[in-house]
Amino acid sequence: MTSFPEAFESFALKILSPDLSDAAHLRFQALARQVPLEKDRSLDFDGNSSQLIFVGHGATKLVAHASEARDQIVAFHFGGEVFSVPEQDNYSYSVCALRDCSLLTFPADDFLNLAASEAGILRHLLDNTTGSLRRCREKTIALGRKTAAERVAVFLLAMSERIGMEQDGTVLLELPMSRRDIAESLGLTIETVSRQLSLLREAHVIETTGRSGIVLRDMEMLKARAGYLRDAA
Amino acid sequence: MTSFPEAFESFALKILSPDLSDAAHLRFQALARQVPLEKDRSLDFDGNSSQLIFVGHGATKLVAHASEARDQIVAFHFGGEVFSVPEQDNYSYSVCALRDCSLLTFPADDFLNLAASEAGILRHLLDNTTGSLRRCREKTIALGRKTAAERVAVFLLAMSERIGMEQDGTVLLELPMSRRDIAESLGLTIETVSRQLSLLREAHVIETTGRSGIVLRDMEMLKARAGYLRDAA
DNA sequence: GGCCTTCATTGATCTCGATCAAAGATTTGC
DNA sequence: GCAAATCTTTGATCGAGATCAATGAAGGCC
Repeated sequence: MTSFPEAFESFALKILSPDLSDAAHLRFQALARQVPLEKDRSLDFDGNSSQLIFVGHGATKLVAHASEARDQIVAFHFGGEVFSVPEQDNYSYSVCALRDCSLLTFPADDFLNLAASEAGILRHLLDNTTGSLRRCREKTIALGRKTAAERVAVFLLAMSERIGMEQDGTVLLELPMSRRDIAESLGLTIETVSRQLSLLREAHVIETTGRSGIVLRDMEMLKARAGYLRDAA
Repeated sequence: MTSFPEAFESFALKILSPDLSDAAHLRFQALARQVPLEKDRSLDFDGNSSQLIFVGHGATKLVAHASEARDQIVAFHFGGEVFSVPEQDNYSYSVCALRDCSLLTFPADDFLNLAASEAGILRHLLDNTTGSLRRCREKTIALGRKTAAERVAVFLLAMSERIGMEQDGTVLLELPMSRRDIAESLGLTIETVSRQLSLLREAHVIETTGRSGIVLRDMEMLKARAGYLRDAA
């Protein structure tokens, strides 16, 4: 278990400006709450204030609750990432741990007030938010226009970028999320996800080991199945 | 037609800090390109640099092009709004005018460099981006987990918030986008959108006048059909 | 190490929205 | 004001993925 100062330092390194005064540094530290979140536990934000979350280590899902047990996973976040949880509007949101996590949480409005004249910090937050927006838009495209097969391929490619370990031409994935999580992220059912993975396995594009291990054997084929633009990078 | 200085001033009022020096103001102005875009014309950004767009007046759609004539509308933007067009990654993006528009465009990286030490400007951009992210997440939920009927209801409610005109209990909408645009935004077909609007008409929830006019007669019923959380605001 | 719970896979059937097709309405241009 | 083009609506059929159901594989716990 990481100590609070240690956790805060790794956050500061990522978001705060290096030339921030010690006093200001302490004011930010006073806003932070350390939240150890063990696997499958979730943080609900019923209150109406937006939160800023830093994932020290672990992996999380950001879940939106629509009516009657219909959940949509809005985003996954891994160690070292910062993201914001919207305040409750038409949906309520919660952050759930895919593995044991150590999180820091900040009330977003207080944090922004404190950063009001810190251009460097705002710039970091802006870059983070722009990145989240980019990923969210790509998800929108997948959910709006892609087939189940394409969505699963897109998911595997995105995970390979974020948590894949390259090994002589193949990429090893150790997925922290279940089939249900994948399905809830892609707007599909667990059965459809499972069938698509089976098809990829039969086509020798991937191999699976146990529940969480996936080896991406043929990245070119996987990209070809993702429904991307022909001439994309 | 708006003059360039006039268009830039209305942008400055929204995004630049009021206490910005004249010199800095001019440097931002030098980055701006005024683009008059008539209805149905689009701006393609084949180049790989992200752009910042200000909609002076008019209405636009931000379109992502997936493979082979499958387009997904990522967002609509109306007069006075600022948004960013991502650089081309797995998809290419374009901005298309729903009505005659007057736009200002800025290369995002140059703009951010110029704003590097302007906390006020960065804060405005951050708020804008956070708003875009919130809307994009709501769209994700709709595309991932909602039925056609719910998506259309959500669309009408969102439009009523953004461009609706209230009139004794009912809301008048003058939609600048076609059924095709609505369909491409909701991940549906024009036929399905049309059928859902017909159902709402038969249920006396809405009335339609011509192609673009819609009167929301029963907001409560519409909200009930949107698949929101029971106790949402 | 073996039972037991949970998760993943596979199969059969059903359904919502897509697709195909045609008729009706609205706008545009002359 | 009429004709042409375009957009919208409505109807009939089809299909991808959901749902229902059952079997099979992993991992947890005593």
